[in-house]
Amino acid sequence: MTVTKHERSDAVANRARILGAARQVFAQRGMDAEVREIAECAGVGVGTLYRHFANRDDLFAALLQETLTLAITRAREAAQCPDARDAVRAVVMSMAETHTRFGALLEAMSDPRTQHACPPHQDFAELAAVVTGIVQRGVETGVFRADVDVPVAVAMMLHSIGVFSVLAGERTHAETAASLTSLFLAALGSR
Amino acid sequence: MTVTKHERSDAVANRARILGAARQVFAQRGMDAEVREIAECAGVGVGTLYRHFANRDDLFAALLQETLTLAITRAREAAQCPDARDAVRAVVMSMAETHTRFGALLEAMSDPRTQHACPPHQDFAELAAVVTGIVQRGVETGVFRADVDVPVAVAMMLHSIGVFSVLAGERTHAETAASLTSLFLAALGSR
DNA sequence: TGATAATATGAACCGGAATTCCGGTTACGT
DNA sequence: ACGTAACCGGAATTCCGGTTCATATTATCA
Repeated sequence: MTVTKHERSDAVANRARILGAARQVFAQRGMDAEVREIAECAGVGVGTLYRHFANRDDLFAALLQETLTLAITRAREAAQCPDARDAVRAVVMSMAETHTRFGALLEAMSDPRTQHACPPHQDFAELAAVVTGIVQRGVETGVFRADVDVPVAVAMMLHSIGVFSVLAGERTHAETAASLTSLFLAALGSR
Repeated sequence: MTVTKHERSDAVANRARILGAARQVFAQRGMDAEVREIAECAGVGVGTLYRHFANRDDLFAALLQETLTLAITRAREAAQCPDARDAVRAVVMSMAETHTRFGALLEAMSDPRTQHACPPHQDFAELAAVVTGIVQRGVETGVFRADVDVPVAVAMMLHSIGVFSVLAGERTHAETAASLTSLFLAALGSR
């Protein structure tokens, strides 16, 4: 007997389509997108959605997790840059991309409810930690001003993700990212 | 006959208490505070609340309106400062204070639903316009770098209100505001 | 191809929060 | 003091969106 333990292929496909639809609908409607709409957008009944995810929050968390994990990875890569300025540039680019992928991120970050949902909260902290490391190193290296208030600077940088959605109509994320980068670098005292 | 058209004094008082309670509860529970709790906190039945405000959104809008109107006034005052740097300082202080008064502001600003509710949206735009004016003037005066991307800078500044809630546990708003101010000034190229 | 277990579907269900409604209360002019 | 229109309270109702579940469908394997 083939021990294939395989999930049925359609099930696998549906799971993927649901995740994709959820990402899209959450991006469009914000954190309180409706389950029905997600299912419909995925071309699937709600029941199917619930076969794959225990509940709405679970689905949201899966998405958030996935997004944050990627963002953290990117940030860690950025942190490799020998010059802290390059690291900052890379992080902002990555943030822009992340926001494109999953627009509800900012909302999730500032939402008190999410802030205590255990697994995502860990990741928020981790992301902040990585960015903090970058800025810190810049300060120690003398690349950034010695008197920047690191926690505030990091918080400011992470929050500015919101800028992308505000200016989304008028510019490409890449343009916005470029301007933001130079603002941050100036703020940090890099010349 | 006295044409006094006076509202009954208790009605006037209740309206005020409801607004006060709403401000308090929205600040504490965020945008999804419950109508019952607001009524209870005001020492009033829900029916009374609904006599004064058509619905929950209407109440929220009234509060938001009030808050934004004040913020705009403050920003206009700040704009009077001859030196754009002082104007920026004043605006950030005012933002901190506003956030203390009405913590749901940020949430409202980034919420796509609110973004199209007509009257508040006007005010968001107006606030942004005033701040834009300040930065613009700084650039023209040569106080700020000539190459700052003004819209992005303004968006960044307005969005950074969120920083206050993130760091609320660890610092006073005044401390955070001070750090933010120097970051902004540096970002804008003031030396 | 047929059997079967996994999967899909969506109408019905449920809980909780917003809103309504109407009998009781009260401020205010006379 | 009285009459009355405006106001208040909060139980009852409506509304809305997440979740369940009985039934229909289908991938997979022998």
